[in-house]
Parts: sequence; structure tokens; C-alpha cells
Amino acid sequence: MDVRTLCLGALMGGEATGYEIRKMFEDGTFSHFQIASLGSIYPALTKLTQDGLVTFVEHEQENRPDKKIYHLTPEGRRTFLRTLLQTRPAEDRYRSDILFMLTFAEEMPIELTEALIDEFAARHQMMSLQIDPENTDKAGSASTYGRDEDGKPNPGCCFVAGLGQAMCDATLKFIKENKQGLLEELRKFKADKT
Amino acid sequence: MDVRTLCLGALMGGEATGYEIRKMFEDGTFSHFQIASLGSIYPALTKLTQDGLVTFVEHEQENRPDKKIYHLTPEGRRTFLRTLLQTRPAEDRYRSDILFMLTFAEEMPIELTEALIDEFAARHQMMSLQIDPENTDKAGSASTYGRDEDGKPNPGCCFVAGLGQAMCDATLKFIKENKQGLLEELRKFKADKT
DNA sequence: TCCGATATATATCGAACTGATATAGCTATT
DNA sequence: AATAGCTATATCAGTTCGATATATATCGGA
Repeated sequence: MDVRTLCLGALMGGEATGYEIRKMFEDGTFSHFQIASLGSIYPALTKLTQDGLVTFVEHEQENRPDKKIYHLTPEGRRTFLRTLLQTRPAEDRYRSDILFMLTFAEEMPIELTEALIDEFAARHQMMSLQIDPENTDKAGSASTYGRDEDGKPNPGCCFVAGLGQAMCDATLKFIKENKQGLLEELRKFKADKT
Repeated sequence: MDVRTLCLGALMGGEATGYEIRKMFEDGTFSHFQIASLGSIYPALTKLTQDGLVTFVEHEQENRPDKKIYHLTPEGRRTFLRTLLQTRPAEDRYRSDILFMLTFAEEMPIELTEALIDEFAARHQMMSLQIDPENTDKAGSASTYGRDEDGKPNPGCCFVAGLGQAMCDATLKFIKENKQGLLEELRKFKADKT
């Protein structure tokens, strides 16, 4: 899924600026399973505008740089829905430096191993809390996305959020149950080597 | 973590060709949490050779293209271990077209939603089986990696594999428990709209 | 009160990486 | 006997990331 398609999807929830779209991928609805940087979002919006799939209203703000508020055209909406029907979704990919590094636990000091595991746990803890669909702290369009007019989150988003939480919680549980075991094995291994 | 570092890590388990290194990221030890394509591995190996971090022995095969079997130099090994100690691991990132698409479940036919969920489950089912550290089906250096001389997998790899399995299993469990509920909600929603 | 940090907002660019393609011979299946 | 798929290396166009530049506003702390 290229950034153009991701932007169309982001705008399905209503109008947004490029900056707000990035927030959806950084902190918001999509942050747990898609990424897009500003460096790709702005060119994508420009291209989409050229192709007539989105338009924008330029808001001249007092003492601020102009704000371009983008929204889907009917053609853009149709294109996105067609893409949903036709696209064979790419394989999921999970990328983790920490897990890669932990693969070499035998080669590094035990304190580093423990620190890496703790950081992994902390990040997942934070993510689990952040995913909570009841968490409406973050105001603005970034979090209103995926909710209908009454502010009720839609079923698809709830399902995806719940799945994300289940994954985080499983991770935390596994770490709680296996961290000490791993550290002990490593200590034994290091003792044997001497 | 750039591909050069990933290649050094891959070669920590012993010698390998570029093709075999890709297999480690495609099917092997690293496949569940790191990605690297041939288009980045070959240039990385060239660069690492220039920098003296790896060397290769060229095996002229009968009736086959030459095979370059790469291995770490002492300098390469030192560099990799130093990197492990010094690198602040990047944030984990999980990328899933299917979850992104499911976010728009309300906008698409229920059969498609169900098909996407089933595919998601099937992929995770397969992954969970493939991760199994006891699974020694795939012979060759791609799977011997992460095992010591006796063929016993090392503690770090076991931990990471177990974690991957726990995540997969949590995903499958969540789907089993919530798929029907989501589909029913969607049906209700679609009925309301009419 | 003033400073520094953070947030809003757009834009651009080099470096890195993916995915596709080319080449070429072998092996297994139909 | 043919076709598809595997081993193996190499290259390249197009996409994307991450950093940087620009400009202003706001908020907390010294």
C-alpha cells in the first residue's frame, strides 16, 4: 500500500491537513500498523490533487503559515473503495531492532539483555494504554477518525484496536513469565564458558 | 538498523552466501522481525568487503554461477559487537495492509471483511508453526543459525521465537473470540442503513 | 520576564531500501 | 519433453524515510 492510498484512507474520516494525516500515523488511529512520514505525505497529496482525487481549501491564518485543509473528491472516494476491493493485501511485516539484538544475547553483557527486554516491555505497555479506544485524551481530527457522527468508534476500528491490545498484552505476559528464565540461562552459559 | 549491520549479524552464525542471508530474513531465524531484500544485501556485502569487515571465498561450481561464501573478519565481529553495545534500538514498527483495510470494514462487503480476517488468521497460523524452534525441516545454514555446535538453539533465539509465537497465538485467540461479533455488528449496521 | 522546548504547518532533498528485472543453469513435476 | 521453480549474483528505477529549513505560537520553568 503506497502512501497515496494511505492518504486517501486517512481522508475517509473527513478533512485534514498533511500535518494531521501524519499524526494519524504517528499517534492516531493507524499508528500501530502503518507508517508514513511527512516527506512522503506532502508529495502524495500534491499528486492526488493533480489527479483530482483530493482538493484543498487554503486557510489563511493570522500570523501563521497557510493551512491547506484537504478532503476527498467523489472520485477520490470511489477510487479508494475500488482499491479496497481490488488490492491483494501485502504480507504483514514486523520490524524490531530489539528482538534482532536479543538474538545475540549470548554475546553481550547480561545487563544489556535485561535493559533491552525492559525497554521492549515498557514500549508495549505504553502502546497498549495508547490503543485503548476509550482514550479520547488526544482531541482533534487525529483521534476523531474512525468514529461516526455520535463519536462512537466504528466496529472495524474497535476490532483492530482490540487485536493490537491483545498482541501487546500477550507480549507483556510472555516477558513476565520468561524474562527471569532467560537471564538465568544466560548466567549459567557465561559461567560454563569460564 | 541498516542492512550492513543486519548482514554482519547474519554472518555471526557462520559463513553464508548473499542468497542464504536473504533466506534468513525471508524464511529463517530473522524472518519474523527483520526484512532485507537482495537488492540491499548484495551492495551491503560489497561495501562491507571494501571496509574489511567481511571477506569471501569464491567457489567455482561446475556448470553454475560462482558462489561467494562470505564470512566475518575479526574486525567485522568486533564492529558488530560494538554496534550492539552502542546502538539505541529504533522503535518497533508493525505494518499491516490487512489491519488498515479492516479499519474500513463498514465501507466494504461483509464477505470481504471475513475473507481478510481469515487470511490474517491463516498467515499467523502458518507463522506460529514456522517459528517453532523444534522445526528443523529447513536444512542448510539458514536454519542452523542461532544454534551452537551441538545444534542446540541459543537462549536468546529461543526467547525471541517464543515471544513471536505468543504474539501469533494471541492474535489467533482474539480472532476466534471476536470475529463473529464483528461480523454481526457489521450486519446490524448495514441493516440500519437501509 | 525571558529563554528554551515543544507544537503547528509546509516543503525539499539526499540516502536508503524495495521490488522488479536480467542472466543462467540446474532440478523436479506433470 | 516442457514448464515451473530453485540456486545464485547483479543492477536499477521508483518509493520512502529521516533530516533539515522556515516561520510562528504557546507553555513551563528559571
